[in-house]
Amino acid sequence: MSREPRREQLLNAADRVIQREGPGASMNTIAAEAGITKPILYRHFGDRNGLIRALTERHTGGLLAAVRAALAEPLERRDRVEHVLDTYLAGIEARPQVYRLLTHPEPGDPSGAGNALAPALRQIAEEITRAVQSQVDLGADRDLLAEAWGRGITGMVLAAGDWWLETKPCSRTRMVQALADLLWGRLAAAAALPTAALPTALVEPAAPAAD
Amino acid sequence: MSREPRREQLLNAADRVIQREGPGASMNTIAAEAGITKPILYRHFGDRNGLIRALTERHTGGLLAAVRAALAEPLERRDRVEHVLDTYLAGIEARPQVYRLLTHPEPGDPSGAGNALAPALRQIAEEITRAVQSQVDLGADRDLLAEAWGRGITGMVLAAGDWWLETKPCSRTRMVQALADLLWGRLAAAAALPTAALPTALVEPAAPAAD
DNA sequence: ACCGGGGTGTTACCTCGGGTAACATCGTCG
DNA sequence: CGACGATGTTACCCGAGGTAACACCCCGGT
Repeated sequence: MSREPRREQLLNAADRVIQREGPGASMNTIAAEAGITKPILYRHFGDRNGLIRALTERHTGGLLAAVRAALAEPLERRDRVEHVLDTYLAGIEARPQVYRLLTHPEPGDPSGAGNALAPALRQIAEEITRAVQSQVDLGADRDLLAEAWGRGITGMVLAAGDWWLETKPCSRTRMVQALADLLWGRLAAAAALPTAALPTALVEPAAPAAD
Repeated sequence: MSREPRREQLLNAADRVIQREGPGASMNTIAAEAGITKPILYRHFGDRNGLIRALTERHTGGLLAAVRAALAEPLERRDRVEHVLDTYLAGIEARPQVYRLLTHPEPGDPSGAGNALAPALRQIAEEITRAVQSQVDLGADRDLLAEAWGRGITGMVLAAGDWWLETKPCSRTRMVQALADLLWGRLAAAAALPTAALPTALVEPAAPAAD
């Protein structure tokens, strides 16, 4: 048998471990789960990042395809936005641990190129960029705007999704609404509250809890 | 002399090293830069996270205070949004390496609590949450919406700012405009492009480059 | 003058995780 | 049968976080 099947098995094992222990699971643990020892893992994947990447690509396939499909859905714009959001949230809800893997920037990147977005998410950002470029009339700045927005939107959904996953303060549908509203410019549409300026009380308290 | 001054010196050294080598600089290196050895660092900061945290809080002070002040500025809402964005971007532009430190989630967090937002950013998210809560009328869901938006906006600016810092595709002012536009709901306001549905060409290509 | 405590600093060590070298084994193909 | 390519192993290296034990130095109290 060529290496492919065994590789799959190893990925399955790694998958289980990471489901169970989260990212940061050691190579030893993964090897043990697969019933083998480290060097084999390294033979197949080169280094830890290789393993992670392979694992990531596997799951990314699903999520990325889903998001892509959602982006292509022939819906009204607002509906499409909601659809994409829901797709993403559903995806990360299904496998939280794996999701963390997808979203964590390469942990062993010492070069300081601390990309806020992991590769998987960068792909999603590209999709969004293209979608925005092709669907929204942004005038002269379209390229710049589309890319900035692609990144921004991805980061927004990442952060918000992360928070939602951890605290589950509401149903998924509700969360989708909240995010869609934000993207949809409800910030601008909302009526101003009575208070004209910000209560200075907000500026006073330095650092109360949080840590 | 009490420990405070030495502590400051150590932080300065750590600061220099991280400016130079990025986060991920080893404790040994930092100690060497300070002209001392590891155990002293540990005496002062407990563990690596302690050092990082102290360093973070130091710089966060500035950025956080600046953002807070910007949020409190008695400007028109749109202007305030731009002002806050500009403040943040200016802050990260000034010290990229340190900024990476601020934004990187705790590196040694194996618990899988993979917070997409580092503590420093979480504080900013809280500020934004409060600002939104107190300045925008969101109806019944205000608490939920405000918090979701606080996180989301922070993540958005983080990701977009990160991208901007790396590629510098435009001036800061322009970037501020782009982000403000996004937050401001230009997505909704923009006219639809002629093409009703998404060109299927976008759905076809599976995974061309990116890696 | 002496001593003790709290600061400074040191060398040397432990542990654990990523990564590798060298060696043994089994099955298949020519 | 031999060789190759896969499987697998044990045993090791290295670097990084973290700690223990020891040494110095100054200063204030008795």
